[in-house]
Amino acid sequence: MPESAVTLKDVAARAGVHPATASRALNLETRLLVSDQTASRVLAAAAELGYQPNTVARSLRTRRSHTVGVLIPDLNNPLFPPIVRGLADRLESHGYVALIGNTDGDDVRERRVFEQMRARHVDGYVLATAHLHDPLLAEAAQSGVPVVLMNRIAADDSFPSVTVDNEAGVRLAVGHLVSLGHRDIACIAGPQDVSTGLVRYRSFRSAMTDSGLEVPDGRVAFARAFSIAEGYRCAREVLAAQGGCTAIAAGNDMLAVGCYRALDEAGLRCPADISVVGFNDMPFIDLLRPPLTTVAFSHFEVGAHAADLLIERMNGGQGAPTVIYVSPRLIVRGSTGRPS
Amino acid sequence: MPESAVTLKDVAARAGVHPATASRALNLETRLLVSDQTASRVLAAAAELGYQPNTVARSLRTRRSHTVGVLIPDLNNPLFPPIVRGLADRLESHGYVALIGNTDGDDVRERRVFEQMRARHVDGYVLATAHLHDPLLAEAAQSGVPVVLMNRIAADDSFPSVTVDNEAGVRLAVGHLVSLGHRDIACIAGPQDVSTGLVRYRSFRSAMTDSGLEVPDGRVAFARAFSIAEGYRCAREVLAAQGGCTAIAAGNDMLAVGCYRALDEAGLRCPADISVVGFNDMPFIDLLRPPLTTVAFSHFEVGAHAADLLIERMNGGQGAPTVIYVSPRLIVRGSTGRPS
DNA sequence: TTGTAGGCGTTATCAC
DNA sequence: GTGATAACGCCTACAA
Repeated sequence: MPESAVTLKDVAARAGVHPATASRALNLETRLLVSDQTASRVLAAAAELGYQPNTVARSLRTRRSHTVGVLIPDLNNPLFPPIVRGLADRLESHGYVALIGNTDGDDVRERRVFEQMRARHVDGYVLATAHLHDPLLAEAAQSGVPVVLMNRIAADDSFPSVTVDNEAGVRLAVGHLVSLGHRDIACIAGPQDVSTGLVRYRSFRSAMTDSGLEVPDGRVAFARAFSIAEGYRCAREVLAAQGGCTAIAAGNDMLAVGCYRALDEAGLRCPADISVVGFNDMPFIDLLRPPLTTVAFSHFEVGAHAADLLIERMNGGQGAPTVIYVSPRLIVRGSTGRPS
Repeated sequence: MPESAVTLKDVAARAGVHPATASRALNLETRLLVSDQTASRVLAAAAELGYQPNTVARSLRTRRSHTVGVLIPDLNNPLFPPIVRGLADRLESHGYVALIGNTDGDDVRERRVFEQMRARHVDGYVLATAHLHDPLLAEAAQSGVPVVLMNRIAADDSFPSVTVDNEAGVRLAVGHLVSLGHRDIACIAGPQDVSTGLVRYRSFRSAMTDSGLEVPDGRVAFARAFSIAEGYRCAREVLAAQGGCTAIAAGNDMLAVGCYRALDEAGLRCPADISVVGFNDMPFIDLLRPPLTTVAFSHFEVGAHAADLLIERMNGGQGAPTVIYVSPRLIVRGSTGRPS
């Protein structure tokens, strides 16, 4: 019984009406144009035949694919799966499906994936890859297709975006270290060409200033990527600097993990000798030894909010771009303690 | 310059040919039906206008969406991101795009996602969720759409499938423990209604037998899910049993992580008191303390092979279903040692 | 309230 | 080798 062949015409025939009438009865927005009696007859016929509207034909006609393009750096980064789930689940409940594209931080690949999605006529984009000044942003904006940024914001807030409140998060982290008695706090900053890296670094400086603490030269190292390897490299750099430190605030959890390795190698114990605090509360980060103290936020919510913003735009919403800041909270685990 | 409006008709007009001819020139398989001269004229026109074929219209006409439905339990399970990447990358290079659906192990949700994908006219399915006797399998087979199983096999090998060689993997794990001198080895088996759980458990028993070792009652616990919580519960069960054990072979890494917690609570050290070996070599599992000894395989390859098998079927390949076994290897880390 | 007709952009099947 | 025509399945003015 090849029910894949059941078409609107079949339903109409069975209900004894014209295909156009069947179409109206089947679509919620046009159902009121049809008498209740025939509507229910059509619905019954559709159910009996197991009718499934052909989304391809519908897309061609309505010019809406009910498809969304999602660009992320790498699904293997543990931060993204929960975000993507929040996004996809929310989109799904509104009849959309997400096409996930990995860019690996490669501009060429990013461009290719983007074009491919355009060819598939996605109704909107969610970009989690955007650098602060990404040429793709202008192009996306010009294409007339709605765009939402996720886990990133543009330099000028010109796009609807969802991100954790990085400044508040860093304040929590630094505040925690200060309250434990730390005064010599180092920072391993993420890449400065993405908003998370830049904002967290700036927030670190201002949080330190507000606490009346100095940040002498050599107390900050800049990672070229949010990776374990870079965290390791930067931690060594910071540890080797003049003056020393009693705590490290890392730009994210991956960098913090790199710190662990550097501390191990240097024969320093955490938190007895040096405290470490991360950012993101990645899945499974609590299984490390010591379990990482870090700034947490709901990854799922970031994705879900991004979906909401995009859906609003795809439904024709105009107005000024909304920027949603998800609230962070500090999770104190075993990697932070009083300075010795 | 709304290049989104560039259609085949425009290209044809600019090249001074009929749309049908332009279509032939643009498609590789029909290009030879057209004179070289006009072909190049059409190609030039297309390039100048920035023509992008409308995939939706093409799908409607050709009845091929170049879209693949992928069902997995949960993207948050760290095993899946690398597998999905292998799959998606390979599919992408053949012009296909993957729709990822999470089922959360829920049959109702699984069914819904499956239907949704059918409505979108996917050209094939990759199922990583299939229970040993999943009604969905029969239905999928009957629908005439190619299906490939991933990280699972069906009870009767009736579907093309890709999985790690579980039996070989378990042999490596047990062999390693035996060679260290362990004789009292417990097993925390995964769910017995999925092939990984069942095959690994059976392989454990036969590997023990082949080594001349007994598996007395109470030495095996059955997890109801591949989760940390279930690993914890089962580990407590096994530790409480008569006779005790000096090593635990876990059905996968998640269960092994649960063991860690149970050992911690019981005041037992790993590996000094009890060795633990896992399966899968999940990302970041090497960061645990102690780093987990486990059976590894290329997750990426599993996904890539699944893509290959599916592409072959989607291209009309018939023949008997191929079952690909990816080779495992043992990674010895810090969680295994000689019995005390 | 329902039927009619046309077209979304593409490709397949005819003719020429 | 190329052009004309129809059709994939659906939706939506417009007419009745």
